[in-house]
Amino acid sequence: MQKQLTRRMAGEIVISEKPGDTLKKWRTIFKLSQKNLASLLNVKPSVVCDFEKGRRASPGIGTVRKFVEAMVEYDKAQGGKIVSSMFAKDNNSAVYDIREFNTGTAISKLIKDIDGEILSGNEDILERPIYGYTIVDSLKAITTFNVFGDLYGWSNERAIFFSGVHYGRSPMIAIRAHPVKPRVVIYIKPKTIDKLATKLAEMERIVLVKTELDEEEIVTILKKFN
Amino acid sequence: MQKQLTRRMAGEIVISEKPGDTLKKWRTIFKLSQKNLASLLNVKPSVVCDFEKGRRASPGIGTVRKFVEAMVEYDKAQGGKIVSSMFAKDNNSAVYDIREFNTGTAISKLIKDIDGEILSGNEDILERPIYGYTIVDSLKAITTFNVFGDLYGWSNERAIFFSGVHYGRSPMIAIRAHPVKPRVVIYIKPKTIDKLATKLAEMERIVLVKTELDEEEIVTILKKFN
DNA sequence: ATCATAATTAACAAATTGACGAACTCAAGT
DNA sequence: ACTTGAGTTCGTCAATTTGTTAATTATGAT
Repeated sequence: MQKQLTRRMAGEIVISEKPGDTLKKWRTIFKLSQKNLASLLNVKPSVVCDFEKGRRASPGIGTVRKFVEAMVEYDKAQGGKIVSSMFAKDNNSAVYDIREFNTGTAISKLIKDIDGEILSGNEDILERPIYGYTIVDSLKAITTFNVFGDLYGWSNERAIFFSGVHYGRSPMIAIRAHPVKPRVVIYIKPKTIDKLATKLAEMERIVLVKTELDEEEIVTILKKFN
Repeated sequence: MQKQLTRRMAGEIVISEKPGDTLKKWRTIFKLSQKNLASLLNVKPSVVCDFEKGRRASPGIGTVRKFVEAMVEYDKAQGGKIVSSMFAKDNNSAVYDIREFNTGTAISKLIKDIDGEILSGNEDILERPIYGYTIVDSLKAITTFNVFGDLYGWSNERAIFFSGVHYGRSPMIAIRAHPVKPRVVIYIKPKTIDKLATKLAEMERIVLVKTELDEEEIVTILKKFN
């Protein structure tokens, strides 16, 4: 996650019209004075200024790297507020259960076992294996501080169960927005199914399923999976 | 889009353990020989090799920029196949407008200028600077393939405008689910405001604003921002 | 007005880069 | 066995960068 950010910062700086300005932008985002930054880098403040002012037109990538890594490192030492504000990950209690299988299980088998009804999803992916599942309360999931990062265990070749589903719209939108996608989404006792939900599922090539079993029953059944 | 890719390439090269290897990786992705690339850059092939082999510990960002831009430029001349393949393309874009500022602008100033009403967000972040904005059609945003990635290819110290908002629920859920967050979310002429939207905004410490101006007016106003 | 802190600028020595060209290796063809 | 294309290695050298110190100019805060 830090690496991702450093890459992004570095890329921005390198490609920028005025690398110096971009450097400065990041320094201010990290709430550092030139002096502070300079001392992190073990150089004099004038050096920092020179770069920001474009006095050195083409700094080496080593320099850029030191700069961005120093900033991210510094933030980390301060509790990582800035970095996480850019990404955000947290813990939660919206997750009812989460488990990994030891071997792959075909999607079709899972659906059959939990007595699920397929709402969307074409045949050809039903035999794909999944390697785990997560059961989340859909409302809590979005109101609890940042579950989404924790939805995925080891593999994202998994099923995600949503309980407390009303229209089924919000969960699919969340899935849509999140960069990592599950293979299967299962609504537990949904009230109704919004059309947008199935449409989004199709677009993402996700198998959308509903089941009338409750969480406990599902867990019992899935316990047998290996 | 090209810029986005060049940034990514540059960032990868700069942060890489072995920048030379990364450089080579990209050259091969673009299906170029050292000789070809060298001639695009108006240098001799040995120069390319020296960089790939890491003879220079810390090449300048000017060099990196020349390299990546040459490759992207070359691909463009060939029809842009490689570049487009890197993006899971969308075309009837949901993005109405997108821009970066050269200097930071205080959130409060932006809100005032677009005659916005704050729905959620505490005082202390209003003076934070943002560095750009994006205006998206909220429905298209979720139905169009892969917009979300395009909203955040740069600094997320920005404002995101949503048009076509009904309850204001979906956009905030999408924001919530996405790992990268903007500083400000602005609803353009929303019909109503769902309570969940404000609640989520608070949790994410995002300033939620509504405005009755339309997209065109907003763009005109923001044109003046630098 | 004054003091402190932040940022900018200039002048300079040592180290490194960016480029060339020539020689060299390593496959693949023919 | 010879040729061709692609890639590697390296000595060379002007141009730049990296860093230092020191002086100068904002920018605030009391």
